[in-house]
Amino acid sequence: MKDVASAAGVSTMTASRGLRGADDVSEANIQKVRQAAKEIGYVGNHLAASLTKPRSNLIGVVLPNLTNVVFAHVMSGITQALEGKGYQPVFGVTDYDPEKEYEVVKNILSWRPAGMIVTGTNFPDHTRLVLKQADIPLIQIMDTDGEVIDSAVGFSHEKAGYDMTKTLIARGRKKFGFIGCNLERDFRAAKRHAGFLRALNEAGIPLKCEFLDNEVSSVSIGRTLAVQALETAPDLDCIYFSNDDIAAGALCHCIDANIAVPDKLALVGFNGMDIARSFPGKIATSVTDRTAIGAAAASLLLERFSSPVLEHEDRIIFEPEIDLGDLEKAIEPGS
Amino acid sequence: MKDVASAAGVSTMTASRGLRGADDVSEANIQKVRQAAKEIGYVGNHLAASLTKPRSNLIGVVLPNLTNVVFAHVMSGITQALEGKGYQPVFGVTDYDPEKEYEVVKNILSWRPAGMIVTGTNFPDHTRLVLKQADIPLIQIMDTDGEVIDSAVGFSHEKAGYDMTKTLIARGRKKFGFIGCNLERDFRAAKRHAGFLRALNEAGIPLKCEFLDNEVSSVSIGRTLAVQALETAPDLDCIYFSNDDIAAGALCHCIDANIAVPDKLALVGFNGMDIARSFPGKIATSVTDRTAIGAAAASLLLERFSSPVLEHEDRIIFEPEIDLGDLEKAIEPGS
DNA sequence: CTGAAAGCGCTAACAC
DNA sequence: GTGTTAGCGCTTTCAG
Repeated sequence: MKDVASAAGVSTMTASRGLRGADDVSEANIQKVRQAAKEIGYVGNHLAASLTKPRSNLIGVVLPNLTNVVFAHVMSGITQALEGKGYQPVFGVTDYDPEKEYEVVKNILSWRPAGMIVTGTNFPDHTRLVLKQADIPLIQIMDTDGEVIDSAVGFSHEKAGYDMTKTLIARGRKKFGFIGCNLERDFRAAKRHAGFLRALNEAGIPLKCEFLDNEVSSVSIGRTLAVQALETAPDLDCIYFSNDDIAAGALCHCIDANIAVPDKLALVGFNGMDIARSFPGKIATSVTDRTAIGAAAASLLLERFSSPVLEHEDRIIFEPEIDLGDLEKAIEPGS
Repeated sequence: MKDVASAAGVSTMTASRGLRGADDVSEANIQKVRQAAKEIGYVGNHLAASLTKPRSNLIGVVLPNLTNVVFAHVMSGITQALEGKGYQPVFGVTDYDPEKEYEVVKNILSWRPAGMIVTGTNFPDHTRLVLKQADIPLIQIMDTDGEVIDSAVGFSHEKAGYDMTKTLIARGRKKFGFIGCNLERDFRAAKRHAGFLRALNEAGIPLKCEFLDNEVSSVSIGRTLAVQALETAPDLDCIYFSNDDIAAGALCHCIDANIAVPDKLALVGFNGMDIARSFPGKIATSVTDRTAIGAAAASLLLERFSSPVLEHEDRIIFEPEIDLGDLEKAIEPGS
């Protein structure tokens, strides 16, 4: 910066002001300084610039995973909303591990981000504490079921599971199975599972069988578990999966095994992803708009930056939309 | 930090050393300092810490897009390799726009990252310049066709397109169409296209038709373009798509329109994504390991940090693997 | 409108 | 081992 200043024949202060386009510099100097900067290929130093301020213009983003497209979409929504606003996302992945999460949060916080976007509402106390103490706008995304620290953008997974199951019951499905992955660590999948069970319970319908795996979900695991489930309970007329990926795996099996989907067996996933919808109508699902959730979270942060509010406790809800696909017009099993 | 120091009854220097676990502090003080830090909930300041060093421990990542799963996978590979190494990725999205790319690169560079991972080899001069001047380890990923600034991890898209097309020709396909999205901005897709044309040309096979769209690829666009192509040239026996997504869209149409895939019409995508493979065998594709590419790029950076090399000019190649699917055993068209 | 001085929070270098 | 001093590169005062 000194170099820029001397190249432009002004003081470093004028150089600084000129580059930032402060409103108390002469137009002539702005031009001179910017010209000089361009010529010597000057690249600023956000580190030093941010050190003089209470917060940097980084935005922390903490996601459990990135192989799952859902979070890639969230991230995409975030970057879209941040586009051209001068904020840069710094981000960390937790792999659904609370300890990693804590480390990542602390690490990001030490960059003095202007705001944070974190996934979910289930945090260990120590994580919650550092998050609170950071005293910056904090958006929890994807889940609105638990305790909200500052603001949350997402929906209730319990309700999503419940609503879908009620709908399935109303369609005449009676013999339910559940197949899920990673429920121990993926709190949101577990909440959908809980909602599913509550709906069955209320309707007095017993759960026929349940197959769980602690791996992160994938198409192939879905297929494997579906094979097991159908061996155990060949008469199932509906399987609720913890997401679309594993439902798609099950569908592959059904296609090969010549099982009529959804007439004989309904497959129900979650998220409304391309992979489910690429078999048009075969998989029923709850369509979530995670790009919108990411974008809304980022926009909310930007809003907070420009006008800090004291009272809010927002929970912005993006209710998932139930898409039954062919199940809409499927015959009732047993009729 | 002063607070930690006074809480622990030592100087700030000892506190600093203790927290970092420098090797010239007494064990007693390390404990005291860390204890104090925990009690007052001290969170360090990477901004200030990095200011005293030539580089921060941020790693810049520049990707064109995140809605395309391919780059989500790359990102995932990067974070996996960086896991626990104390580096945090900062990242930017370019939307395939060279100007945005330039801005993002400059912006990230001003955080004084320890290293950079950027996508591709096609950069405007001014971008290339700032990248070079940053004088940090720089890994270009996904593409090894163009000019490599420091190191590249990926493969030749031109060759990938060429190889696949040669294989298709060897399988007896004769009436080729091409369907592509975003070729103007997606240089890698354009290179595959070029390889495709070169193979046809060498074999003396004319291109029957070509449908391009300037949107970013999606399943639905693939379907639309496929409908158009098949109206124009109903006798096509092979369509090469710029990626799997649009090939999947075409497959949806073929299923509805009862077109035998791949016997009558081969659909050929690129990347080997779940969406293509969820129709087992239907879509031929070149399987790329983008997670491995991301991980290799990040590992290469880590290596460079620990042992700076002068001579390298590496191009680490992850050759895509051709997966013909059912085309492997399909009848030759016209036989 | 411009410049000089002070300091953001931390650490490298040098004393003690 | 530990503390003191100086300074990373920038910006926020405050004087001119």
